Amino acid sequence: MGKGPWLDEDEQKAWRSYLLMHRTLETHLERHLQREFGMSKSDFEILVNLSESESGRMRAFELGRATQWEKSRISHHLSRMEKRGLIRKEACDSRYPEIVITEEGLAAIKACAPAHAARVRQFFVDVLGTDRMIALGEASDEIVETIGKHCDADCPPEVRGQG
Amino acid sequence: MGKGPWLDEDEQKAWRSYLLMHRTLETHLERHLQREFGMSKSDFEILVNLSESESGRMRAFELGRATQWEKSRISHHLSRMEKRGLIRKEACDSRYPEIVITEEGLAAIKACAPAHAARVRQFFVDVLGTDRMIALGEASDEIVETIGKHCDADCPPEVRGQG
DNA sequence: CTCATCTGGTTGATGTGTCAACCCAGTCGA
DNA sequence: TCGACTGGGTTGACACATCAACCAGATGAG
Repeated sequence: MGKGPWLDEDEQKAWRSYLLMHRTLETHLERHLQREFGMSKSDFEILVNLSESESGRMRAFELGRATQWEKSRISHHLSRMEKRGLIRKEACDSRYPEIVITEEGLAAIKACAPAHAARVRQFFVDVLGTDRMIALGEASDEIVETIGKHCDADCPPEVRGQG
Repeated sequence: MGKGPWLDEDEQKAWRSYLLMHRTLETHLERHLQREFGMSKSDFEILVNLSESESGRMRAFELGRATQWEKSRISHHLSRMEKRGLIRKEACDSRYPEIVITEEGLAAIKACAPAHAARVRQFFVDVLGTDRMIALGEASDEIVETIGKHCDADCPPEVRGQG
């Protein structure tokens, strides 16, 4: 109907395979995290970052940098997580609060991380094998870098940042 | 703090590079689609599928199969798109309605598809080059197939489908 | 000092995705 | 013929993401 395709055949095929793969993998990981541990991918991401820090406490904007979320998303999500007892906001420098992982939050991530890692191994690491996996990592870095360069050069500043 | 990491160093590095790449690329493509053409990724996906069909008309469940969305998401989104005039629901077999792309919808996708394809070329096709691109496509297919097999074998049926 | 600007963060409105429940027309078995 | 089941589809409630507007200190120029 619309006369496409706008990519040629090889490009189309690789691109769509890639998109389908990402969607499938993401959906699968997310569903299991949700079903087995009642945790969303977003919760997981925040808790991973907090639990990897020395002290289990970070400023919200550090979490923003780490996750690449925009600040309002961080703020909203941290509020929800606080309500669920996974984190706590502590006023320390009498200004911006620090985000602290709670006992409950730490327990939650320790409970689900091994199963999650196992799935990543099963469907990503093991299927690709070491060489292809490393190659994909490098290719990914190149893409990120290219987009970064492009934005430095071309984009109006609001497009660049994450909010 | 939490004693991670749960993946070893190489695995961790490749996996995180991959995740960052996908998020960066997706965000970038989506933002430009939104800013330049006022179209969301979801709208785009539906319109691409409709515009590629012979007649510009499909049943909702076909769109579901094509996009891998669950049926309620399809239903909700089609309602919104109808309200915006991009598609129309037509009763034909006196039962399930057919989804038809409107003039406006067709114009919209024709307007934005070339720019979108150009971006995919710029940040995916060109950065990878032909060989790596094809390799990634094949690797993607393997991952999808592996997840598919795993689910056939292991998962309770509700985990499998998309609704 | 004062005013403008920046940064980190919050808020509310709105659009979107997900889940569970439901509807309805076939279909199939008894 | 009747009742259970199935498949395509809708709905409502809720969780989540995004955007724009806003607030409060800090910084810096006049």
